[in-house]
Amino acid sequence: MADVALLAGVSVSTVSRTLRGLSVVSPQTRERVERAAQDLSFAISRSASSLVTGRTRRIAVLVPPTCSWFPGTVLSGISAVLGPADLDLLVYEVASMDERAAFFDRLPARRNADALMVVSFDLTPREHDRLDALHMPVVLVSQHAEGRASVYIDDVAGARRGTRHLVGLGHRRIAFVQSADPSGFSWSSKDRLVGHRQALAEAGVPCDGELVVRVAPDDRASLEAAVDRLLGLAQPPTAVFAEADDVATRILGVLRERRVAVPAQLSVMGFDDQDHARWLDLTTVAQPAREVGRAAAGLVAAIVDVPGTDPSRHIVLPTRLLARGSTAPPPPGTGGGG
Amino acid sequence: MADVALLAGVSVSTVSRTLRGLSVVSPQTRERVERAAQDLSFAISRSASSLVTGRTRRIAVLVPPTCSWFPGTVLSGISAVLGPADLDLLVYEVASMDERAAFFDRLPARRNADALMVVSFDLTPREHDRLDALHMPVVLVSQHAEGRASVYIDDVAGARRGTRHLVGLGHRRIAFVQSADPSGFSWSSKDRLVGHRQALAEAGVPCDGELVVRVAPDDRASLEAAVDRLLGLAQPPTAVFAEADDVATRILGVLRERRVAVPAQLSVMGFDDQDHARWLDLTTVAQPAREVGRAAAGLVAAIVDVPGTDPSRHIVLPTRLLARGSTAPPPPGTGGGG
DNA sequence: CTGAAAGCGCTTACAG
DNA sequence: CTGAAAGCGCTTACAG
Repeated sequence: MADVALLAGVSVSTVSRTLRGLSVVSPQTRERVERAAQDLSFAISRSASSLVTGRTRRIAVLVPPTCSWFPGTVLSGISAVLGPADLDLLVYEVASMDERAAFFDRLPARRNADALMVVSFDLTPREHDRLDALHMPVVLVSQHAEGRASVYIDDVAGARRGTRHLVGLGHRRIAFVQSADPSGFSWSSKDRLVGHRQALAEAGVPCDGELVVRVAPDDRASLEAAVDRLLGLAQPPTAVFAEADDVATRILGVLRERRVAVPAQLSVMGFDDQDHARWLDLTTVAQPAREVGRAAAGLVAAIVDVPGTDPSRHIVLPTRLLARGSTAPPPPGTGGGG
Repeated sequence: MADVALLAGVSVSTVSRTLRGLSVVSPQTRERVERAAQDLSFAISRSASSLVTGRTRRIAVLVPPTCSWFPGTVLSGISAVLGPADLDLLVYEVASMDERAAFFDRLPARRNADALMVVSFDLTPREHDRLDALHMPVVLVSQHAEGRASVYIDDVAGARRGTRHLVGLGHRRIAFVQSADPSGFSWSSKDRLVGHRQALAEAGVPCDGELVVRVAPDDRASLEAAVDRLLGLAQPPTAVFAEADDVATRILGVLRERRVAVPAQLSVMGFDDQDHARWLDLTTVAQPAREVGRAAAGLVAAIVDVPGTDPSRHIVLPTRLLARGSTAPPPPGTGGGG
């Protein structure tokens, strides 16, 4: 900055004011300073400015591995909004309980970001306490808590809508497949079972415990066993609602091997609307993951830059049913009358 | 830090030395300082230390949208290595040519990171010049350039291996489906066609231009038209090699609709080994995306922290063929003799 | 509208 | 082994 000042023949104060766009600078001076900065391809040191302003213009994001659809998509949405707001994005990825504990123990984001976004996994009470100790604005994404800024979808309502679709097609025997994450993290998607049960109840369909199964992701054997168990029931399901599209797609894979026609013999639906759901013509409850990220980033930007923003605002984004080719009425004679 | 010094009854110099782990500090003093830091849950300001050391301990990563498999997975690998190396990860996502131009124009990473990683897309000569103007170590990921640190796979060899697999099964009419990215970005995956042609040549199979098609991702109609055109040829292909698994999966979707049995009537294979390839039992050429990210981050960490590291090292990671259920010998009577 | 000076919170020679 | 002091590159009152 001293170089720029020298070249432009002004003081560093003036360079600073010009580069921050303060209108107090005269047009001629501005012109000179801007040219000098350009010629030297000067880039400001945020470290130096942070030191005096106390703001880093950096947002920290705590996320599960971005190789998964939801975190990757949310991060993309966050990035799309933060960039134009001139806010940098600092990513802290945690894949295991140990890494998670290390993060909350050390809180590396502290003093190195102006706010923290926590994406996806449910926080423990102890983690909430640590967040309070951070003395930094926090925005929860895909989860929510009283008194904390939160951006999320209504998983219960979404799943209710999904099950209603199946019930509306005439299904009475509907399996629900949950996903058991070996990382030990808890996700809001667990609430989808609640919505499923509500829809069953409102339709007067009894909820059969045999029809609710839980599989480990990436464990092909466990999934095959679960599917075979369902198909082998005295009254097998005529539809399967999977907690997430990736589970649904894996079920589709197993059913193809078992030569079970979808949807002729069995309807399958998922939740999320991941890319492959569209490719495979899978009926699903779409959640706007990218929008969730964008809304959360917008909220963070407002909290950081707009005085008076409610720091504990909740934003709930809508889900929507995408009826595609993997669901149809149950085959005749399967006791649709339940 | 002054607070910690006060509480521990030492100077800030000593606090600084203790917290940085310099062995020069006496055990008793270290003990006292560490307790004080703990009690005040002190976190160092990297802005302040950067200012004097000139190092930020931050790595900037320029990536295409992380909602796609490859960038998301690479980023995850990078993150897994950077964290333990005590390096923060600054993400700059670019989705369009405009955003890309803006990044190279402003170079926001400048002075705010110790190195830059550029993931996935091929750089133009002008962009390379801008990178030189950055005066910062640069690591190329999934692409390579003379004189620049690069971590990538051999796309040509990988594709060669894929086509050899099909040829080995007896296929002579093999379609190749390329992906045309509307963003205008160029990716190393374009080289896969070269490998395909090499394998064809070495097997003495003529390369029929009709069998090479190009589809726009997310354009269902364009894909359907391409598949129908291939199926309608006088001598239709008995196998399809898609440039990437997502394309292969979409082809699988279209074929199911057209009631073409895979692999009985038509073999399909992809490239990448994305999650859904496994779920759908898709034969593919696997590339270790996560390892690519890890290796690149390891190289960056070494360049930044280990004096004498070759700043233009190239690391080539292996691909491997995963023969699964979507490929089989061609159906009898399809002119396998070619 | 512009400049001189202090100070943000660290690290690093330099003494001792 | 420890401390006092200078200085990193900015921003921000304070004068003028």
